[in-house]
Amino acid sequence: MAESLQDWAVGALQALAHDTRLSVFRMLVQAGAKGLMAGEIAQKLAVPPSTMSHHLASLERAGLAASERESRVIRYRADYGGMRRLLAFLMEDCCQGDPLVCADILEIAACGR
Amino acid sequence: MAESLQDWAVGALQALAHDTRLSVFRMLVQAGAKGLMAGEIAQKLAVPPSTMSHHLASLERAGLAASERESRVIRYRADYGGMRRLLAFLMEDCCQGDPLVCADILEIAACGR
DNA sequence: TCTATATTTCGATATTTCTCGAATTATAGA
DNA sequence: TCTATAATTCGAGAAATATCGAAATATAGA
Repeated sequence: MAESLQDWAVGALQALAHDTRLSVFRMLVQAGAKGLMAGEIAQKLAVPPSTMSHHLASLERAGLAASERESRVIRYRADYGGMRRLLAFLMEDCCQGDPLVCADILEIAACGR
Repeated sequence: MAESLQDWAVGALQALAHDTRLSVFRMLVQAGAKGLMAGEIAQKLAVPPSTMSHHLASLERAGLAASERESRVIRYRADYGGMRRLLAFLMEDCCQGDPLVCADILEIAACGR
């Protein structure tokens, strides 16, 4: 317990700050609700299963992904709540509300459209 | 050269994935256009000058901060362009545009208001 | 129960990052 | 030019992370 939001955010950023994990996270974000199976992810990125397992566990511990067993397969999904918390934390009190400085950051939130 | 956007994003996330640097970045984001002086930052966070200098250099190399000398002082500012690029990269093709899944991420982009 | 498949956990090495005092560089003022 | 101040770069030991094969666990089907 006793973990501040800042501590959590550092953990989340640490999880994303790795080539393989960032690719995995983006794959999951783009996959949406149906997610992806662990083996599928490992194969697509050509990473050994045990290595990928560590990376997936990192993302899950960080609150950026969630897993669910489906018989022999484990399905991973992006945790959009965690993603939202992280982005919100980074943008908190952004540049004192000066639209000249950071207003265009709004546009990126069009969420893929 | 030959650095992909993904490689850049990993570097930016790495820069943010540290307690001190994340605090610095948020201070800069909140400070807006007037920025903060290197010494001021080091003092506020109670970190030795040489250590802080490394952290500031990391943020600058990552494209998340910019520095400018003003006589004997060096002023650091958040690089909102880098911030925007990073957030955009994370949200690209977010959950295939399904508003049920990630629409509320829009709200956080109110940029502190 | 026996076998095959999917995934994770263990363990040990290799690599990278963090930290901060000491030395260095840059600027301003007397 | 001499001194004081602000900040950076150097250097090296300490600490944290990454990697992946081997072993272990969980599930399904024969």
